[in-house]
Amino acid sequence: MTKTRVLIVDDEPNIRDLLATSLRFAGFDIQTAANGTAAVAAVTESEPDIILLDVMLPDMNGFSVTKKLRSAGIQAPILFLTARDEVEDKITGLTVGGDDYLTKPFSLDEVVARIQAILRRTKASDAEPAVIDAGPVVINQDAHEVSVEGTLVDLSPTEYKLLRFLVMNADRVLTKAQILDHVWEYDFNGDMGIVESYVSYLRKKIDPISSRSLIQTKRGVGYIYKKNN
Amino acid sequence: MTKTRVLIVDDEPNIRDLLATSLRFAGFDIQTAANGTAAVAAVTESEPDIILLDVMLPDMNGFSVTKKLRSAGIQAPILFLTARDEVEDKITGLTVGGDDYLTKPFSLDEVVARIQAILRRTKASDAEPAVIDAGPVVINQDAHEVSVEGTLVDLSPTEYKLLRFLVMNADRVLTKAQILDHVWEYDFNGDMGIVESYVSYLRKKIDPISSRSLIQTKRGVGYIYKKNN
DNA sequence: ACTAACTCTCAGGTTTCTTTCAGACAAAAC
DNA sequence: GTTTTGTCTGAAAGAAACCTGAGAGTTAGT
Repeated sequence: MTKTRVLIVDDEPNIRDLLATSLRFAGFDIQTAANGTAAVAAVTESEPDIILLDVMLPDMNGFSVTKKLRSAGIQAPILFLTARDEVEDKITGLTVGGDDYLTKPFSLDEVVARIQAILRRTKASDAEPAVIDAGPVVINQDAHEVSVEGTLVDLSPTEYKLLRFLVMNADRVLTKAQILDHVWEYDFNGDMGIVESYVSYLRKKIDPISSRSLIQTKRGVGYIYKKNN
Repeated sequence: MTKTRVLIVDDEPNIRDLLATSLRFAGFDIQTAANGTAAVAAVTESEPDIILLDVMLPDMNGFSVTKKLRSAGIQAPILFLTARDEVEDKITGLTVGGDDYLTKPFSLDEVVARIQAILRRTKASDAEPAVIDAGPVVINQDAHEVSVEGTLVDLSPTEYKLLRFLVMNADRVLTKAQILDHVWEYDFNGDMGIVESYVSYLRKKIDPISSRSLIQTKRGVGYIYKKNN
């Protein structure tokens, strides 16, 4: 099995680098382009399996790029990236055919999750499964449901993302900085106290169900979710 | 079982792409043609199982194309696509046999449903069943009837389409954007508030019948219909 | 032509979520 | 044993998401 190829198209170098680094680390084969023309050129060289496309590019908008790509025979699914205020009006018709969209600012973990979801829908083969089974905690990403030792727990969006991140990195300590960087939007401007708060919320919801403490504190380092005790 | 082959004939590239993308994703094998001549040429290459035919083409109208296709020995059923105002007089007489028609603008979910209905009538083999049985909700697509735990409920056209879309994607969260893109006509220009409204209407009709809440809100994500509780 | 049904928008009300902060608590260091 | 450092958690303000009723406009049916 070869790596999944991702083409990132965004004119802001910061975003491009952030995505490139993060996705490369997540195991993808990355290619980048700063504008529509470069994107069209890039796909002919090496066909990507999925495309991350900013809808506001300097030379042409996302739709023109999409059109050009499609007429060039590229059928790779597209994850559109849009600013929060240009949603609504510009989005209609985008979530067809496996495509999806994500509003900026996004969290890195969410980008990876969305890419996996799209791959799951479009090329069922080498994709992560929708259900993450990690000991007592089972996360069904299709239904957005979490169960602990069989019983469903109701989580807020952030709680859900945090737990998913912990569980996907089971048996590995994660620092608060890492958690902040992956679970919160990239422009988040607060301090790491919020991670403590959310870990506390999570524990209050999931610990009473389980017989042991699922999220452990590694003082001075961070937190860890342990599959087996 | 091999994929059902669909030939799409429409001169507007946008519509063609939209249909192609959507139907490809729905599992069909797609071929396209931009005019009558190309359509006639296309069917000889690879005989489609069904044809989507715009009745207003630049080179010839739907009658001529149909005639040419039929005299070329093509017996695939045709789903005619027509603008809302050119209906009635022009269509009558066209929809013989297993044929049917759909007015533009249509919703993507409706296109798929119509195709399935035609396949069901013509080549009973590899077609989706007419009755969707998803736990408490049962939808009979032939009769256009919906029952919840045995009792019939009376739904408006949009309510019906929305519920069908939710039920066909049971146990999977659907975003408001996805719902809008699939259930509403492709030229719909409003915001996602309308999805909220219709979910509210649906709930008011089906929740009192069932003992549990059938359409659940996944805050920050979308809605989900769950087969089993 | 009239009535009923349906679609869509909007705004007020409600619930839930996010974030911050301060004080309580716990562990390690000295 | 006391201090220091790091972590936990409850309270609260404000923001965001969602629900729903009312009404205007349209379409369909009688």
